[in-house]
Amino acid sequence: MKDKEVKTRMKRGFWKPEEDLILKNCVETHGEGNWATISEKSGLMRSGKSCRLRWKNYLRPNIKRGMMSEDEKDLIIRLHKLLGNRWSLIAGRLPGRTDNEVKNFWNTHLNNKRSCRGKKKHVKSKEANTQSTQGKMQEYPAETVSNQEVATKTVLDSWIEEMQDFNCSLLSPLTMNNMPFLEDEPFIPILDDIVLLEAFTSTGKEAWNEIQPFL
DNA sequence: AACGCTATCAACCGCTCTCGC
DNA sequence: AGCGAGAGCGGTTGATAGCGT
Repeated sequence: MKDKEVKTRMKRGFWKPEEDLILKNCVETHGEGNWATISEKSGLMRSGKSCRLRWKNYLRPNIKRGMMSEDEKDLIIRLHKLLGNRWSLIAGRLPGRTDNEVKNFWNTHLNNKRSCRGKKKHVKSKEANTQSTQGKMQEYPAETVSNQEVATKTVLDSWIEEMQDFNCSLLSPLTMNNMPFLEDEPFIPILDDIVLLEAFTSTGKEAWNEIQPFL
């Protein structure tokens, strides 16, 4: 009950520049992470969650804003194929970009199901809207996921082979700890290897062509 | 000029995870 | 082991700018 009262007293909606300034000062004083304290001490009447979000997506130093470059776009597509909708992980690979930004970018520019709605201009029926919403809700039918796994295995195997040519040893994430791929974290630590491989070899592009028919 | 519709993105919500007790 | 609080994440919503008719 009290929680609800507190919640309703909290301020919501868009942040004003002066609020941003206060929040920035508070984070500098109390440190990033103590959102409950920051919420309380700032006097902003914003929830800790709201403060955290504003800081993370807008006020944090080194935030890059504006259009995504072709490289960033390409990387988002590749990482999304590997990781799915794990926006924070994808954003972690894009310096200065936030998970929210990557997510929004994907939903507006790269998610075909959604952008199809945009191309159908002046479709007045409500079905157009509900259809696109339903499509968005179910991004990965079970069938697609298994195809994706197969495709990813093919791609990764070729990367691993190539890595071995450089006298490097790299375990397949697909068999690590008998964990299924895309199911748990063991894959994540070797992501750097894959990104490096893409940077140094042409396999990334070739692999991308290979993976396309499965998706 | 007015209206309707779409695209965009900041912010919120609800759930899960983690950690301390 | 169980519980509660706080943090983090992904999905969704809502405001609004911009464009077409």
